[in-house]
Amino acid sequence: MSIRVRFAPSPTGKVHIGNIRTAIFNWLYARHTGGSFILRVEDTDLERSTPEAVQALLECMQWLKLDYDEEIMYQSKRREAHEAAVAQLLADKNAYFPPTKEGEAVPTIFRIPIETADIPAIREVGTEEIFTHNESPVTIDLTGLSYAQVSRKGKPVPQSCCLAGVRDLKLYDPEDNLIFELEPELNAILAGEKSFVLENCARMTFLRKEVFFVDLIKGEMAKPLDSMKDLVIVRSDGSPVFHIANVCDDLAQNITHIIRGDDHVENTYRHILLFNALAEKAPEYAHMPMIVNDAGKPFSKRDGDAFVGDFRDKGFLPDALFNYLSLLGWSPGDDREKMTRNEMIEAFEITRVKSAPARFDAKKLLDMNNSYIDDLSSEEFTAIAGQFYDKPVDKDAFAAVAAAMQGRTGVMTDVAQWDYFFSEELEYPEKPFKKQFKKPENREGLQLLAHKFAVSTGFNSEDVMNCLKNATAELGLGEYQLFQPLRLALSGTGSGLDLEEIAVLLGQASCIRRIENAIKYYEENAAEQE
RNA sequence: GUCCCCAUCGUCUAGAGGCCUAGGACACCGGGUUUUCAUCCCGGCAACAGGGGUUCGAAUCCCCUUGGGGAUGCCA
Repeated sequence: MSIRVRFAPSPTGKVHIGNIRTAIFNWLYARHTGGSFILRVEDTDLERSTPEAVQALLECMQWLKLDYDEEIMYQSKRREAHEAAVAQLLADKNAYFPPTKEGEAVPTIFRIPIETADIPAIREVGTEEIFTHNESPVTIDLTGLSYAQVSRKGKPVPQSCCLAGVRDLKLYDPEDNLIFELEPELNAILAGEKSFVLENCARMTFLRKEVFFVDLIKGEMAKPLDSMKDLVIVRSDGSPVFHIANVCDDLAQNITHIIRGDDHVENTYRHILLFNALAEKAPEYAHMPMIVNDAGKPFSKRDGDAFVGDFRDKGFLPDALFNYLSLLGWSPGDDREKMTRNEMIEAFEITRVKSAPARFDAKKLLDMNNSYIDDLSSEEFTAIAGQFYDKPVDKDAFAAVAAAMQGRTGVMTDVAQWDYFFSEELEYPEKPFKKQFKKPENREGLQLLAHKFAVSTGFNSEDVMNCLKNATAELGLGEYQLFQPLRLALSGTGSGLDLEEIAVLLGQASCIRRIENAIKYYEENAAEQE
């Protein structure tokens, strides 16, 4: 049977990077194995799901080139199937209605299976003994058992669990007399005919069972049934909850492997039982480590940087983000980091995914983005740069600037600083500007330079450097003395391209004007403040 | 509280009992190239959380401690 995986987000807001990484891993797994990658929109939470969020999700996936197979399944349209599944569970006595007060609406509850002989995912562990707080009553009804453990300080600590978790339950009083046995009463309890409140119970024993599965990433996982509770699958307003909808749809779509975040492992123990009650067997599971923030804490809404759209807006390339995210919790096993899609697809092994949480490192992403930008063709780069520069400028001039600036662009938003190439209205940084222009010999040097520029015939980079050299030599200035003043005069910044590149890009006339403007500006403004 | 899981440089990671004097990348620091800025190149710093076992031999297997995360919803 061919492999089928799915990405099943809830469209309740912006798409988070942790979320999209789940999509990435599912996608890589599907493409690596030649299986299908299916998108299911879990929009059953009508309060919080919005069409805008669905749209944003689709855009993010498209931006990252995460193409999916088959039609999108919208969970909200599957209500009937979910209800049918619930009906089946009810008919099979795998679900029940809890006792409620008169007139109160009733939810439907899935019962953790009592009889487990036919369930391969459940195994017996052995007899367990728990000491209970004898001042807190033990209560037993069809919804389960509740009792109180004894804390280290002797205080009661309330606990509750499903009936399935405590087969062969026996209760003892402080004198160790048997005061209750579950088995003889079980059927009556399950039928809702009997319930018990037992006082003065000091100790209980039962047969412990556990659900287990082999996680593709984390290895064998197990959880005792006595730490589980029966779960609500239909709210009292009649709407099915996540658990049943999710399992039901995975079944309907023949999902073979469920790759999802670590925060779902607890659900998996329950979902496996749901699968078992509804069909023959559960799919394979793989739980990926969470992504945590700089401080090692889970990303919260406050870490504004964590939405996929923000990375796009901040000038990151989709391929760079994709590559970086794929490396969070996974590596190909050799020293490769920067990889093409195809290389990643080929190298991707789900079993190589780590199970410890990974910290998001913005600097490494930046480095990778820088490198991906360098690899763009200049046509591609110019096109993308154009999307980040919204002022109307000459196309050819823009392309020339882009070609020159590509190697120095770390994030696409850097292009916002290109204004000085296209406008002669510069804002000079106060301190360095004053420092450079205060010296009369610097201003004199620039003046001379402007003259030399004016008579330059070719105005290529060699000419520019010659003018600069001659001007400083004639005035007996230091070799580099005019570099910074000229840089400031031309660009209004102290860094950027090679000086002669800037000059050539700007052109002869503009360079001369800019020098004059700068000197004039100094004389009119900064000079007065001396 | 209880249950589940996790643990290698600051960060992402390599590591399947001897290939480990623990490798790579980012960050950081130093040097070189560049007549300016940035790139680039070279070099350096830097880790097996702690304690017990098992073994001829442990980063690797087991146990405990500590630290971290997740779950404990009529959210998904």
